[in-house]
Amino acid sequence: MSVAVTPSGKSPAPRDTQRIYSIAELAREFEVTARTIRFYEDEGLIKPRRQGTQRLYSAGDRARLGWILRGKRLGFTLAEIKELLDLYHVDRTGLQQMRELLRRSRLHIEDLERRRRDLDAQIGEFKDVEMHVAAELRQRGADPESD
Amino acid sequence: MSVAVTPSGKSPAPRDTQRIYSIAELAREFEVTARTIRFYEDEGLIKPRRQGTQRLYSAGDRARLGWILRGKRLGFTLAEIKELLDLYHVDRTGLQQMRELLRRSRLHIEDLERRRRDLDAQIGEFKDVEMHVAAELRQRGADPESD
DNA sequence: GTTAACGTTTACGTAAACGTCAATGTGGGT
DNA sequence: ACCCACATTGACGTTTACGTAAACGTTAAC
Repeated sequence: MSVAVTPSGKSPAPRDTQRIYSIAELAREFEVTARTIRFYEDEGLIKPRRQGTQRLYSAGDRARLGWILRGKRLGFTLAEIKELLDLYHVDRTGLQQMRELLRRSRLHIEDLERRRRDLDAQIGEFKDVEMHVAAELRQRGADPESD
Repeated sequence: MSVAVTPSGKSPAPRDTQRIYSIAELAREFEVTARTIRFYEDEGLIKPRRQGTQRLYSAGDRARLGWILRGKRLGFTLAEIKELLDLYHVDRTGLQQMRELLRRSRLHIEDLERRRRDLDAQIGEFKDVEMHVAAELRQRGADPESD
């Protein structure tokens, strides 16, 4: 997919575009195990090239992995992430496919915005807690910033 | 905990404060199964009163369940949610405890804000997709709003 | 008095997402 | 020639969060 291949949305910082990565490199960079990356491949989420039996990851593969992991952090299952990734790889030339893509994108956005409301609510609550506790500490003559 | 017992943060809408709920009522309201609610009890997340063998849920229990489920939607494990809930039930009078509460709250807020960045990034990406696809459809003389 | 709707406990089953061996291969340095 | 770090493919184990079924006890309706 092209989405998120470039974090900022443009100017992919053409440097390193040609680099290839070993599985261990990516594992270190993203703080996952090689087992995890292979597992994602088994599940059809990444398809690195092979040099004989060894896996070679392109910059695109690397970006894709990053995207997968961000999806995970957001609480999506691998199946959902795969669906979203696939959304861009299937034929996008047909009118029906484009409508479908549009529809799914909108649904996904709704989903994300629901999560955002939950998230903002929790952040608000805990900031409240922080404020009140800090105030109480000060009132007792203690410095909230000292451990 | 008092956090989120009142969704808006104040004026708990004192009505219904006395109501009690059956497990089936809560299950319907929150769209989970009774099994799920009992499971949360097994894990120590809720402790409803008992009338003989049956469970009676107070308004507080209900709010607590809502909070748990929101935590789940945010991707926290039950263990993490339990930790957060417990944070408020332990002794909060001592200085050390208050400092600890403050520290944990701040860590949690950082965590939540990290998630928010991920979330905003994804929302941005998908809004981009939406825009581009809609534009392309229009350019082809198709109405993006018709299914 | 029995059917229905609700409740209970106990216990085994399951899907997701890896972890953890085991057995084996491979390329590079000394 | 030997070691070391890194790679591979099974295959079985583990944790989390429930689902599902069995076997049973209330209460209200018909």
